[in-house]
Amino acid sequence: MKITARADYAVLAVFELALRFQNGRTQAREIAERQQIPLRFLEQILIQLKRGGLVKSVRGASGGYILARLPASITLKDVLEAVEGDLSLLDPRLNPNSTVLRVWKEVESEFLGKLQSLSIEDLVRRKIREDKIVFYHI
Amino acid sequence: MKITARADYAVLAVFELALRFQNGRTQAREIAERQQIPLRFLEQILIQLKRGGLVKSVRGASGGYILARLPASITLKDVLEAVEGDLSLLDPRLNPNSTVLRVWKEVESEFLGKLQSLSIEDLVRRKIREDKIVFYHI
DNA sequence: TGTTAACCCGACTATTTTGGTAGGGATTGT
DNA sequence: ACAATCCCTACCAAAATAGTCGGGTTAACA
Repeated sequence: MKITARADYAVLAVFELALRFQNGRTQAREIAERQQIPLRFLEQILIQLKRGGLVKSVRGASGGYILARLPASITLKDVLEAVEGDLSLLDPRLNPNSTVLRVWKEVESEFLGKLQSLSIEDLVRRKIREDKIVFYHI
Repeated sequence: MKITARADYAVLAVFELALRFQNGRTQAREIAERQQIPLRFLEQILIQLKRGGLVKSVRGASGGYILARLPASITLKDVLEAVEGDLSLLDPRLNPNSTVLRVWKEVESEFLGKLQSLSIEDLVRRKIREDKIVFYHI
């Protein structure tokens, strides 16, 4: 029941790409440095995000990545699904007890609903707000 | 992000004990048979539930287990905490990015809130309701 | 009081998942 | 051409998971 490093990194990467969405493409190396993610691992994750349709890439020298969709249209659920596949809480090999199964399904749908309600744009807005608060406090 | 077999079994065990709460103690063997849980594994889980204060045991021949508290006062969160320890979604080794961290915390508290809102008594009530529906359909 | 059926405890083990790394190929700007 | 970047497959060590095992402790009961 823990968020994996992979999932966390994926969110950080998409978040970073959203912050720099205006500036055009951003290179994996830069994301890795800014968010403290091992570069070779990040590359794997970016490929998954690309296959999931969240990110576009440009190859070759001065290549890089850019979001394939607007930050407002990308949810945490999208990002997690891209890197983790199926997000269902229950292992399908488990538990055919119908009462308990239904309850788990209910917990799951609540959880997925929450993930879907949070867009990357929300995160960017929060960051801007947090930065402002820091500014006022200086 | 999957529920472990251990956690699932723990819920099933407590659920089964709630169903038989009136009848006094129930033996591990019986729980194992009814809920299809490997007996020796279930024993480990019952010990954890006992240490978590959810279950009482009686040793010796014709011993067994019984809930230590009323089903209404035991939540899914209690059960999971007893067997999994800390339920926080985020690995503490991870991610010091404050914006993303805050969002994960929000998801986490939503999730834990849901788990806390569901009591074992709720499950029992649901089962009774489901059984009734089956009855009407016969 | 001896046997037996239960719970209790610590250690062990096989398998799967996680969190990367490595090598090298493909693509493109300069 | 060459250097930088992305892409793909394969590999690997460590950790977590899902049990198993041996044997000890406790209590009912004959």
